Amino acid sequence: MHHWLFKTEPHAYSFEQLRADRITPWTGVRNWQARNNMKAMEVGDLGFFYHSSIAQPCAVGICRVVKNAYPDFTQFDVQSEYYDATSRKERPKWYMVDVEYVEPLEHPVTLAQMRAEPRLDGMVLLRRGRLSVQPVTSREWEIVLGLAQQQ
DNA sequence: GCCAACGTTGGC
DNA sequence: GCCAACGTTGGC
Repeated sequence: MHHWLFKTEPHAYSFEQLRADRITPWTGVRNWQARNNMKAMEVGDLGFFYHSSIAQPCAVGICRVVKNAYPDFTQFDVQSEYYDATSRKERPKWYMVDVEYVEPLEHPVTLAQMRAEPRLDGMVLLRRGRLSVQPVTSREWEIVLGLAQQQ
């Protein structure tokens, strides 16, 4: 099993919303690296749910991949802000997975906390901040879970 | 709201 | 295929 991190602006889609929806398709990813990360996901993989673009950016919860990568329907929807006129149905450019609500972290783990933790030095979140769907190593996963249990 | 980082686009 | 210009993300 692999671990991941899903970044979202809570104004656009929050962990609370996922709790209400239970499952959501992770639409709108328009970055090749993030897309490739989703293609590498397998059903059952767990991810951190991360809230960005707020005063205290932080990981707030855990979610689970419940459907392997499949074409993101919003790329074909002219009404959608994610519409991509260059993508064709026979050969879709953009993929998404379905993620399911699992549970909140005991305490949110802020970006500042993660930066302050030397063992997380190599974390993609700290190195390539802009990538919206990221791999997390098993070691990093455990360390962040540990931080979530502190205060 | 600013702006650094960095991904993408397009001219050559 | 390089790289300058441009656009976007996201922390602060």
